[in-house]
Amino acid sequence: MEANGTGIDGIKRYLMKEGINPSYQRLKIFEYLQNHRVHPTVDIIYNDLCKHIPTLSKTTIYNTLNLFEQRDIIKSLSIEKNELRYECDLRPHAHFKCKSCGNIFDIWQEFPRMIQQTVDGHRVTEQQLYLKGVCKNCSQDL
Amino acid sequence: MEANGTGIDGIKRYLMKEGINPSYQRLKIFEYLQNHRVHPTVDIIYNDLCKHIPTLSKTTIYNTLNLFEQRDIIKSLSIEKNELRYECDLRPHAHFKCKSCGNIFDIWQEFPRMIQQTVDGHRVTEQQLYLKGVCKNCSQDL
DNA sequence: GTATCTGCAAAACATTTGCAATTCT
DNA sequence: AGAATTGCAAATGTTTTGCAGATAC
Repeated sequence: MEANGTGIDGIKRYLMKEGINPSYQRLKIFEYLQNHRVHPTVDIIYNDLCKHIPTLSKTTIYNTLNLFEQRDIIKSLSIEKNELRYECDLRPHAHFKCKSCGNIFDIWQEFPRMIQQTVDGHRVTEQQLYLKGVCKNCSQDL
Repeated sequence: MEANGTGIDGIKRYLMKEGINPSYQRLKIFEYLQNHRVHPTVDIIYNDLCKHIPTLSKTTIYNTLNLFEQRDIIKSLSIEKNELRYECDLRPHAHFKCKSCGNIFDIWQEFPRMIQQTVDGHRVTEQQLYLKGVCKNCSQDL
């Protein structure tokens, strides 16, 4: 299930349906993820949002993202060492990270469907496919 | 290419062939990775190795693993947030992390071959497939 | 008025860096 | 001796925790 409806009101309904109290900060953080599909870090979210919410703290962003992830309305990516990135698109897809410009792209084609319910006898519930290389923009710059 | 030959001498030849000065610490760290295929963290390697090499420091382990990775004789895994794990098996395979016991298993079957040279126009040079769930040992304990 | 939420400051970790001491040849 | 390596201490960067004040119903 994903957030739908228009703007803040749709997000508010979505959070309430998921049992999450829709505080101002939580609404704005979720809205930010909806409008910025570049898989931002906490730092990026903070630096952008605190322009409009001067009292915002990073602690609140950490708390909120952890809450959202526990409630399965966002996902975190550990595609790069030592930094977490976030997205609110829950549909299964892969990610490509350009080693030149650092951008992360969603990859919808060729994503292998959940291999099996079980692999080697282990029950699989999540999968992440991370691709790395040089993106098309950086390739033509060379 | 992988390390072969017997024990320390094989590793020494391998490092030298790769242009890496085979110091005692480097030999022992590579040997540790060869003998402990559980994808250990720096901390695990340190705690085990410093029993036999009391003067060993974590800095040396970080330096050495970074050197090995730059020279492409080991790989790092960021399957879990905020911690890197290491392995010396360079053959393409996937990884399964059990959310119950925390163990990481190599998955050799069903690993999708490098999808394409390019995806969405981006040139792919690396891929990692991370699976998560409950391993067979933990499943039967329930 | 009571629960919850926020945000500051400090703590907790993982990793990197600067540099002096050590080792190897 | 000279070059490379090691390891201590300090710095860096990210995330978590404790708690007091603010907010919401």
